[in-house]
Amino acid sequence: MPELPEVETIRRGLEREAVGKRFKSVEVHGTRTVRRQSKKEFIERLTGAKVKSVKRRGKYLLIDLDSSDLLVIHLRMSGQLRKAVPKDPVEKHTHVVLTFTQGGQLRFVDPRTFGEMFLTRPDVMADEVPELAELGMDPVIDPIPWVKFGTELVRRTTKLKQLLMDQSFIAGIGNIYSDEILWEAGLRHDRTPRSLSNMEMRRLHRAIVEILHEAVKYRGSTLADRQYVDLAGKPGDFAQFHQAYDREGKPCRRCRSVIVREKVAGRSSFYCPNCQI
DNA sequence: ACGCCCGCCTGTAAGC
DNA sequence: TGCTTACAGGCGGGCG
Repeated sequence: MPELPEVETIRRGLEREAVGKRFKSVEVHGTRTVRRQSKKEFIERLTGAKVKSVKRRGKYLLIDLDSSDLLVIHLRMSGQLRKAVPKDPVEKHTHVVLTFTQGGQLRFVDPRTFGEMFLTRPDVMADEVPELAELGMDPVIDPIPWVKFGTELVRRTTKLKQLLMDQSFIAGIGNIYSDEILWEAGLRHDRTPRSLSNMEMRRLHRAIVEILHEAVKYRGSTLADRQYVDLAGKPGDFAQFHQAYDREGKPCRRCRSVIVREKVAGRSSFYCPNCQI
């Protein structure tokens, strides 16, 4: 579910809701969400720790604690973080409940249980979590320099859609935003980086930056299934601006051709067969 | 080394 | 209506 814009929206919410607060108690249900370490260790290490800051790399949330631990959260397909108070009814699929000494709670709700939470430390992170250490550039954290983008791009051999979703290239792009970026850039999903003209490379660079920033501005994309909502349970507003994703059979807003849907590497992909070249 | 497909799960919607 | 099947925003592992 959540890609960079949705995770960034949650990060900003956590910055307001959690920084400076201390975990009074930690509840873990089931065996799926906390799976890299024992529940016992997770609960013991997290209880009593205070949140110093909330960061993000790609789709990972990184919560810095005063215990020098890092609480890492990845929502995968269906994970949600929800703000609550103890008397709120416990929603189905609530796997972790964090209660602050100040009274409020954070709840991790995840029907498909692909999401996870674990503790690591900055000094051992590269060993314990190699996928985190290998994340690529994140255009919302730091501007991607054009020259670096260009040299990195032509070094790759993967087709554009796959490449955009490769977290070691640009961190945070998934199926929705790869389609939106390619539409914006006017490029077909199966183009190879080396086939791009200089102008096309610049259009791709600009589309990555623009689409992700616009989507953050509108607090992410919530589709009909409402799987993504923010901390307060509020949907994002960016789906109304989608030009390609989930628009099969509808007219392209640039050239009026019909948007098509195609399986690309096992994923549904949407594009305009006329103006994406 | 790389690309592709599966599996991990549950919920929902489409298809028969 | 009810049963079955396909599919869903991610990602790692195993395969050829």
